[in-house]
Amino acid sequence: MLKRERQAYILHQVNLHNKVLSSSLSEEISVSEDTIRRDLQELADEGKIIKVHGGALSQSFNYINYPSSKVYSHDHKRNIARKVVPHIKDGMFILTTGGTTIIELARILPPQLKATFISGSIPAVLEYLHHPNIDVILIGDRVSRNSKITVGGEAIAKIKQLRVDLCLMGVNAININNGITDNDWDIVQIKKAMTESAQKTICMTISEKINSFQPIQVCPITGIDMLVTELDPIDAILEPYRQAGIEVL
Amino acid sequence: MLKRERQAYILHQVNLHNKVLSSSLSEEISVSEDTIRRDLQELADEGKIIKVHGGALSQSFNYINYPSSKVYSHDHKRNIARKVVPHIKDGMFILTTGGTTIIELARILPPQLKATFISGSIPAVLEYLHHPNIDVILIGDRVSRNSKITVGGEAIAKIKQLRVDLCLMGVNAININNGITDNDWDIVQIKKAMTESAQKTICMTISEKINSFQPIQVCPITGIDMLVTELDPIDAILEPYRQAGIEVL
DNA sequence: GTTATTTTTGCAGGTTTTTGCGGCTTTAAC
DNA sequence: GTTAAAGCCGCAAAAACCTGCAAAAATAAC
Repeated sequence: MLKRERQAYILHQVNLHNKVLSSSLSEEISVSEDTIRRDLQELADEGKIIKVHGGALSQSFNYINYPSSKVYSHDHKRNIARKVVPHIKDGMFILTTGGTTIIELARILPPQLKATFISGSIPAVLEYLHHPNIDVILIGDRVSRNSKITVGGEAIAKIKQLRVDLCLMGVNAININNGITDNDWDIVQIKKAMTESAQKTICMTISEKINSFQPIQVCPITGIDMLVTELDPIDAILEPYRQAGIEVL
Repeated sequence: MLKRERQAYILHQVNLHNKVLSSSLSEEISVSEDTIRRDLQELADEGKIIKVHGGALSQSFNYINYPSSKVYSHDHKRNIARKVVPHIKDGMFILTTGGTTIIELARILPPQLKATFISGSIPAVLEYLHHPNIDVILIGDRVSRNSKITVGGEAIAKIKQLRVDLCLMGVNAININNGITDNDWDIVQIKKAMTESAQKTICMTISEKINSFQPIQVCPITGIDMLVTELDPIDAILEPYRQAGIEVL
């Protein structure tokens, strides 16, 4: 295979799948990974793709990439996401907030899952769109600049019209007395509406945030059904939450 | 075998297989590789094939994988965007569709502009968010996977509630008889609602799309107020549109 | 048919490109 | 932390390329 031919093939693959791995390309084309790396480097120099550790990403403007390395406690968050996946079943309607833990979950959803995800978070929605069998509903309203999530009365009204199976919530602070709390008025309103419109609410948080609090309450501790952290479920710090009747895992 | 004959054979092989190797050609025709190289070089100079290290590729192969028109019309699109900017004033409410021309416009908006942009296009919204003084409203509904734009009844209903100053529309096809046309049912419905909710509609399109048409109509030619292309406004191809009372620039 | 002229071809050399590999460092995953 | 994967650097072999040149072939002229 000619070099240019190979690079054209790679470019095609990148644009098709939004990402490629050096290892799998090397196997597909039967050349060494070094060669693939050099090709990716050249294509990246020409601005046609974005080179990352292990492969490359498409240059396309609508792909938001959160380099995993920059996400705080990335490993913990992926652990959390893995625990949540089994609770998402075919046919479900699911409301989700934004946040890096939710993004992590979106990335590891099994490809064959058929469900409807409803969210106001643009980064989350873009991740859901990568899954061919997932229907994605975007909740509209004013877009908050830093969190890239829609907030406001329209969004809340829309959420209140729903009655979904599950709410997946990324949590900023949680403790026994104050329940779930946050520090952004608009986002709290959205989260509040989401828990109220869902039959079941799963909270996802890294253990650092356990037993902390913020000024505005989303809901009391009784308002949630399941709490997922990266810790072992029998960890002592989680005991009070089990006592409060929350399923912990 | 004569030189002419040989080159004709090579050209045929290139067009048949999309690529040839100097080595295998040399063997097939029983001439030295140097001769093959010289032939390939000549054919390349005539623009009939593309010479690469080790052989040659067909022209069409190159077009498919490296759309040269991409960067070509990219400049056109930025030109168009530049012409539109002066028509966007402080305090305006503006509905926009998606599309690369719109993205280009979003990127060059002056930083001090204070306006409200309303759109269902996720890529466009992400661009608007980069501007600190622009309020961004996202129109919610089901997200179309390919175009990353929200479509459906909810979105249309929301747009119809609005009465904005300006609609900026990326156009897929336009001609005098059929007006603005497109090929995606859902997106046509959205565009239709947008023009109806705006006091003024500006259409943006590269000249390639002028005098073409698609199966579904967005609005007749009288439905738009301004047409912006990369061409000089006095270009003959635009004359009919001026005659129809559209401001052309 | 012969000769002169031009074109084409193959080859010898030296140069450049491409590729894979070993050793070592950096990055990411757990 | 530890461990595995990916990346980087330099090197060397193979392949492809280029240049100039002379033999061979085609063409033109007489």
